[in-house]
Amino acid sequence: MMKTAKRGQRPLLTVQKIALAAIEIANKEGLESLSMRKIGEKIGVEAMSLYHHIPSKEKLMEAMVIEMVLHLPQINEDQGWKSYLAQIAEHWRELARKHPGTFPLLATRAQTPKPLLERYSSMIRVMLANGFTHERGAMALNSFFFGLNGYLLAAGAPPVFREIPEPAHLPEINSEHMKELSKIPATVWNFASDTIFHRHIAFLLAGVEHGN
Amino acid sequence: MMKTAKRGQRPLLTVQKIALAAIEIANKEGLESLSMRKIGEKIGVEAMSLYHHIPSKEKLMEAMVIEMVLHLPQINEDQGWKSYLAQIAEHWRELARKHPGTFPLLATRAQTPKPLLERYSSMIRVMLANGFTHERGAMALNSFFFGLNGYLLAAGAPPVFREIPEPAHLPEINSEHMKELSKIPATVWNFASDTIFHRHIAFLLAGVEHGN
DNA sequence: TGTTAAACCTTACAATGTAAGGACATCTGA
DNA sequence: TCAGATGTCCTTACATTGTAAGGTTTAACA
Repeated sequence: MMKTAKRGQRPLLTVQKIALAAIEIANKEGLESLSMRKIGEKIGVEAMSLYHHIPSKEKLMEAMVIEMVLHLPQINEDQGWKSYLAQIAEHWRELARKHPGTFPLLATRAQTPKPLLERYSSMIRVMLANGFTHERGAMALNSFFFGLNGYLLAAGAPPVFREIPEPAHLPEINSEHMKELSKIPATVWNFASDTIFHRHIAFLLAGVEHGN
Repeated sequence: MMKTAKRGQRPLLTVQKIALAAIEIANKEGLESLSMRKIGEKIGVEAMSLYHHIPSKEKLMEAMVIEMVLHLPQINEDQGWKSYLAQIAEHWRELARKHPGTFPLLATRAQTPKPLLERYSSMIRVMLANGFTHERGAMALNSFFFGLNGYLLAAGAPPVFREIPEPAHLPEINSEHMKELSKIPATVWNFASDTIFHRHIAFLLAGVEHGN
């Protein structure tokens, strides 16, 4: 009548192992083609066996998010907030690139996964050390991450948006109005480019600096 | 040898009608439970009939995005860029709230749907009229929308994931590190609140103003 | 030793996107 | 007027999905 350790055959599966396999599949083939059977196959187990370690695919996705976030590099807090946040942005971007299939799970969930809370507290500490109030520092960080995620979600979107479904009533694009648009340098539209990313970060940092 | 109008029985279906039904379902029941059969049922037609007007569910989703974006209110361009962008943010937020299921489709696709291009050109015009260069204006707008989308995607996340992060429970995670976190006012975590949204917009606008 | 429970498997089902082909109404051209 | 062409919707079918229900094997504890 006690919560003993293990019985039965030695476990092949752990939540972590499942999550890692799932992450690998999602990143390689896309989140939408991630299936329990594929995960099982990758581990060498039947799909239903996974359900002894996770309650549902939904919950597994939360585990994937946590797993993914677990190895973010630590950042030295003894520096100005600007370079600190810039480093965070780089790491966050690398995370998104390393996990194209899984990152959206992280960026579109309102709940911050637990391992991130520690990081968040580190960020707060840096903001405080640099003269921000709690209130303003927290808001600024929120803003910063929203901006980061908004960019990374768009930049990582699957490149398949072609021209087929035009509703008949869609007005012809007004050539007059489009003149302005056409002057924008092509590079501005290349979301994946380094320059665009860093310009974006620069705007976000300016917001953190001057916003309130 | 001409592209005649209609033959066969008079069409009950149009791409628009399908898209509108799909949007309604996605907003009411969630995007993940949107199915071709449900759409058909809502219109009074078999699922396969939809495929005479739309090549795939993927493409239908693009049509949904376009339909959704078609009725964004126009904004008076003769005003300062700040109030102009603030209005845009309000409208964008209303769009996200009106279409909780469909908005993510819009915000996570890299390509701007055509009807939005006109709006974008209007924004550029306002930026130019307010002394921004093309280059900086375009970058600032990008940044602004990324920030907007990042927020709205998180704020609109399905409520299943929002139930857990209660600030009251945060400190018990890691007592030492969490001390800073626990001082953050509870309101900061309520993404859906008006204040948080407007503070976020304020940061974004500050970025637009001072960024480069 | 026998009991029990953990770990994995088998089978099954309803729901999904959509391929293939069919029925039928209307228009076109004779 | 009427035959064929064509557009619109339907029927059937299939592979794939998440997971419910229950079965089998194994090892630890009594």
